[in-house]
Amino acid sequence: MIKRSLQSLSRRERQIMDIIFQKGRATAGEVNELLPDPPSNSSVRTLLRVLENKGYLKHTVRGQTYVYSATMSHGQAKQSSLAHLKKTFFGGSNERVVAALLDLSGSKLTEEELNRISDIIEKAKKEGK
Amino acid sequence: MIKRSLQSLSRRERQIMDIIFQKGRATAGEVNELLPDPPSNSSVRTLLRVLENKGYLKHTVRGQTYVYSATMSHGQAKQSSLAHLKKTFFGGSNERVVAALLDLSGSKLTEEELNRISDIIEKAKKEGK
DNA sequence: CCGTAGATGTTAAAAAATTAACACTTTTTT
DNA sequence: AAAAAAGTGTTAATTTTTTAACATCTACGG
Repeated sequence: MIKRSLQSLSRRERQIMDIIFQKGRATAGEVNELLPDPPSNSSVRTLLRVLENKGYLKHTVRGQTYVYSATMSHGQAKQSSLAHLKKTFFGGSNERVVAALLDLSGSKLTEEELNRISDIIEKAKKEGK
Repeated sequence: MIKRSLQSLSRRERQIMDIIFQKGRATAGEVNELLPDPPSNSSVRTLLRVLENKGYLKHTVRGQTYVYSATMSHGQAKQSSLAHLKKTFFGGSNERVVAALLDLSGSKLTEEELNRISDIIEKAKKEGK
């Protein structure tokens, strides 16, 4: 079956994909626990099967249970979601995303974490040369 | 009517809200042009009205035309979307988001832009003390 | 002052998504 | 070995979403 963009998923499908991306892999029961306004376990299984048919998920078997994971690589999913967010809310500006990140975390950001971020930037500067 | 989270929107509703956030405000015609697989203008207007009833949008009148904008502040929308992305794809790590940002832009990032980002970080460090 | 263009609101049909009942299979427990 | 528990697949009803036809209103040009 055909896989279009993550943007074309229905509400429940998207919520489920979010959970899968967050956890890496999950069973129907686990997905069910994390879904907002969770439906029945049966409903979740149906949705997982639909997503698998559409090509978004695959599963392996563990004991008697299906363990689902995304077919799209985590890296690819991250990139495309971040790109979409940047475009939608930040006018495509990297700086504004960084500013919002810091703002979001407030003072909870440790010195150490800030240093690690600086390091990433410095490294990029060097590589750019 | 009751407004729940942005996460609870249907596919079309979400696509429309994305456009509104991106542009700040938009008419039915403008939304229609930017929608993937655009439906009729009539359909878009129906959806805009639904979103307004649900409390996500409001409108002003310009001439004869309705201009829609979000009720949620842009700042709030940005923050909650970024928070969601960070949690879903980056395990809540700020560094990983920054790393992905740089990776996403590749070498297209100018030295100047990197400097501005550094400045933001430096400023945060000072404030943290 | 009439008709056209360009809006809006109302309404309902059609399509898609969501839910879960039910039947079946396998494993575990008693 | 029977029953219970814990899975799965199939199927269909219900609900929500999506679409757009149609009626109405207003501004504008001729």
